[in-house]
Amino acid sequence: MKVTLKDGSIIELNDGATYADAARQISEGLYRNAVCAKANGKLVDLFSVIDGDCELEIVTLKDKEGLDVYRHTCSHVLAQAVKAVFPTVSLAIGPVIENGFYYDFDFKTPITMDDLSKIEDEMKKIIKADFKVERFELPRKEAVKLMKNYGENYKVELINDLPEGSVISFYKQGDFTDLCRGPHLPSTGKIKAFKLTSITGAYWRGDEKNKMLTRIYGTAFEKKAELDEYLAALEEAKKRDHNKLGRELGIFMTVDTIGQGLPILMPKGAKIMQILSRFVEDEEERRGWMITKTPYMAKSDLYKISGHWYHYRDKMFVLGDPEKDGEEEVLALRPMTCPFQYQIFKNGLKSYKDLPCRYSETATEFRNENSGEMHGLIRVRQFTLSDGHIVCAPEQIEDEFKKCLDLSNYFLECLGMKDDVTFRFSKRGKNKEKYIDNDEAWERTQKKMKEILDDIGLKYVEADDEAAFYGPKLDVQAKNVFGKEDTIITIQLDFAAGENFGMYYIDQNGEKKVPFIIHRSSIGCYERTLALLIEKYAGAFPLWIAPVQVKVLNVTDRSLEYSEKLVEKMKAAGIRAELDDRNEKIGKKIRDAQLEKVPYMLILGDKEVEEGTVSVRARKEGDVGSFTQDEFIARVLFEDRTHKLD
RNA sequence: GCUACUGUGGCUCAGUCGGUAGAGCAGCUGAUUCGUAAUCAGCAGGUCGCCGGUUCAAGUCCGGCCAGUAGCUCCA
Repeated sequence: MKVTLKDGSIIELNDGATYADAARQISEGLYRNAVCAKANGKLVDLFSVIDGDCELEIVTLKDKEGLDVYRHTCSHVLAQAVKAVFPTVSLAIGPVIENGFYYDFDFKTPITMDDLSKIEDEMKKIIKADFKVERFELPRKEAVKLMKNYGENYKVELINDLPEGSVISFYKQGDFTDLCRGPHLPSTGKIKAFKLTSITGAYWRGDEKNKMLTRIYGTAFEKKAELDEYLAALEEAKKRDHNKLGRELGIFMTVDTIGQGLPILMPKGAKIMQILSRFVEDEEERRGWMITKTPYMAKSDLYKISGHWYHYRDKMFVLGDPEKDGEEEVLALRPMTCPFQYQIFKNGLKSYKDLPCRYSETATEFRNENSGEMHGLIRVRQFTLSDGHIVCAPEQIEDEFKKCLDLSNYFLECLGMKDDVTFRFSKRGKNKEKYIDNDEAWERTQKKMKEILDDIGLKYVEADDEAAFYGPKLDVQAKNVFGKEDTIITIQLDFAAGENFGMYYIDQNGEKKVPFIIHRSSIGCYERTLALLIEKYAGAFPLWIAPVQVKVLNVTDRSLEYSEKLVEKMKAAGIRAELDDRNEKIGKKIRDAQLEKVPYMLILGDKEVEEGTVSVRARKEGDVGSFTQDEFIARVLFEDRTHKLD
């Protein structure tokens, strides 16, 4: 048969030849490094027999797919080892993930981190034994029977749920057999470097109504050195963790007696928040947004109109007895500002000439998250969102949506985060109970958003079951230092609010029309954005965001007065300057300012007093120089006002 | 909310087999006036997250709660 390679060349093979044979024929080196093969675009095992002419690519560990197969086999080795050490365990699933793999188990008794090393030892034995990996297929009935014999009830459930006509394949290595689509490495001995990293819980099939299983995470690399490098990088990432660094730098803190998800922003954190919110409010005003200040709470009546009372109540802080709703006043802290800002639109008759109405607020909001979901500044129960709503005519949706995106992109650029985000088009999912019931409106609005996104030429991924209950969203996603993704900014189309709230405007023909609503955040939730900034810059914020921009360090008391005057002068010019006048050696003062990650240090001694200059040390190594006072002030002000990034 | 782990001065950590706590840094006081990442000395500081139980005796063992971490579920 004829096998066409990627470069267009063709090789001839005899019937019964395997993909491994093909690899060997291409080159001995390729054969040695092969992990699996890709025939007509489909991944296959090296040891499979080629079943006819095909286009072939040999996959090695240099390919992402090859590494995935390698890790997937490692997850099977993990399962085999766990089965050997804990024979009563039941197996669930064991897929590959971004930086490794996991396997879910149902242990009869809980395991500990100590067990992990026992399992690792067993895995090493399996790798050393170099078991040959084999594949076989079974009809559904026999597949179920086989798994029942092994006592693998989760596997039985998986097989039963496979669609009609699916190929049901198994992989066997030594005495261990697992249901799997494959492909796999030809033998277990190919695995060179792996590590089990953590044990956590995870619901069977990701449903909280199901039993919680034990998930063991691990990772594997081609070489030990790569594994070590990866683990070292994880350690490095931990040092940037906002939850640790933010506390160390005096940006925020938490207190048991205040409660979970309720961080205190300390002077430095509050300062950054103020800098950002002033910047956002000013820029929004420039772009035609009207600032609002709406109440932090409202009667349940308001949330009933918006639908939040029915779709969101378990996440709301309710004041009063919901059982007596209707008899007594029941209030709830706002989880969002939408229904409040709508009232402003409804105040007074609106003409088409008034549209679009853009309302924005630096809005404190409250959402009662489940206890295990809180995390540092990323996920909290009280937060401040740059929350805005556009009330517009349907024909203005496209233009307004693009302006929202443009504004967010501008902010991301100023923060230096533009290249750190991805876009997600979040659509309705299958579980229709979670969403407003109106198929036609969903279809129409999702189509509209897709058209807009495609028209802009935005790169995005589509995600089902991620929409708001009232409409589709464009989510701006960012990853934290551990690779966990969160939404930082969102722009949402809402087809329901206009009608639900009885909003209307008078069009050109004098007729009442229902407006369309766009919900959006411009810079996101300040707490979360701040968390990501801390991690991005490891606490060394760009000058325009830095809570302290310049730290003045006097060498001795002889330069104290000169230092004090300079600090006053800088403050008057709008620079955030501080004086360290402690009776400490200059080296100590520099060290402390350096650890505080202040952008500029001014070292002022006899020489500077005499010359009327400043000796500048930047937190970045080697950036030292001497300037006149005015030169330095001008330089800082320029950097500050142009939002220059480091 | 679920699973697992963690909780000792402001911070980082030690504390053996249950016998009522230690270090460094930070703080305070004094000395030192010093030129680009830690001056020296002295002092003070802890109901061992909280509540309860077992025990002659609990930081240590058990239970409950609170808070933190990883992940799941949920989400800006």
